[in-house]
Amino acid sequence: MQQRLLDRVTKVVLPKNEFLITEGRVCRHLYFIEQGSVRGFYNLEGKEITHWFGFENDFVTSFHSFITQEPAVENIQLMEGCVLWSISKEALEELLNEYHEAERLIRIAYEKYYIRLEERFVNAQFRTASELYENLLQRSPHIIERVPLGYIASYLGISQETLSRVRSRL
Amino acid sequence: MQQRLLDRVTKVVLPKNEFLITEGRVCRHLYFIEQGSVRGFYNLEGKEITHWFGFENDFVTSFHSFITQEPAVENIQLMEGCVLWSISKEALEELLNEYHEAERLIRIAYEKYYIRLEERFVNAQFRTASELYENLLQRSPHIIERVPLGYIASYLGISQETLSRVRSRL
DNA sequence: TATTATTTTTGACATTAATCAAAAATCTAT
DNA sequence: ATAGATTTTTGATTAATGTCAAAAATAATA
Repeated sequence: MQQRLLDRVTKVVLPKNEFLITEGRVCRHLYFIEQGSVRGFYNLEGKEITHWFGFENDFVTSFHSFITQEPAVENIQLMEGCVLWSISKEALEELLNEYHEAERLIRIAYEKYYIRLEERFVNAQFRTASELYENLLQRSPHIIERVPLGYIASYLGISQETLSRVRSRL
Repeated sequence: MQQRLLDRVTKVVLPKNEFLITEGRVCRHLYFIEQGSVRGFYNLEGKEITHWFGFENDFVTSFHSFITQEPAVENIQLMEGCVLWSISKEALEELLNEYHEAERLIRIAYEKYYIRLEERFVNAQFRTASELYENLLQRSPHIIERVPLGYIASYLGISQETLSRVRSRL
């Protein structure tokens, strides 16, 4: 399987600020981040809302678009220069058809991603701005170290000004 | 595979208000709802926060606990009398090992659940209470029809009083 | 290093929603 | 049908956060 995987995968090196996906286009690739970081964001009333980050060893794509093959509602942009591995939807599906083991790996990846998202959801509801920030500081210090404040604010679901004030009185 | 599945699955009929899972216990079963509805909730500062609902044809469990086999942080309670099909973690794993096809079905189920959750997350951030409610009215009218207001309020991440006011001025 | 652009902070104010308490409405069971 | 329990609504008040605008700090570029 290893060889078959390598045959189907492409290494991609891209500079900061490049886009992997832009809204309105159908997303045909899944990416694995070897090095660097990306953000997913969408537009809401003229503002960019960053709703997730991807770092080393994450699989990233617009999952909604990749799975349904409908146009993406989000954009994925590199926050740092990246080394990525890309696989097309078709190639991935061939792999899943051929190897039970591949299917299992992806199933387990989804499990992990599902409970990670669920956890994030639960920890976001009914929290004050400072709880959200302190929580992030504890659970994901790497985000605070590597990501501009403006992105973090919308990731937490609060305004940039509020985040700034929360930090100042910490 | 069909027969093997049926061998491993148990029909469970339970009355309203019964619990499928309570927090602190490890969740060893996955349930499929044939008839009825359930809610998942956790305790936050003495309050019950209902964070999801399950209806006919949904798979439900405390996914975090079921997947990791750590104690659950949530409770699952029947909102109506239910007809459920239950499968143990071990039985499911045997099935996944034996049949690529089973693995695939579960993988696809996770895909669906993942993007459903993601969508809910995105539609929750940066919305006013009335946007949240109108959104729910549009996307999931069955929830409003079958679920008490108090549960819906915490599902939307707002107080019951606010939800009541939103409804009155609609 | 000087200049410009970008990001972050601060201030004043408006708005939304939470909280607490009590009344009204609805549901349940005798 | 009636009494009791539960759920929902309403009112008054408070607290938290958003918004707009401008200043300060930081980073990027010539």
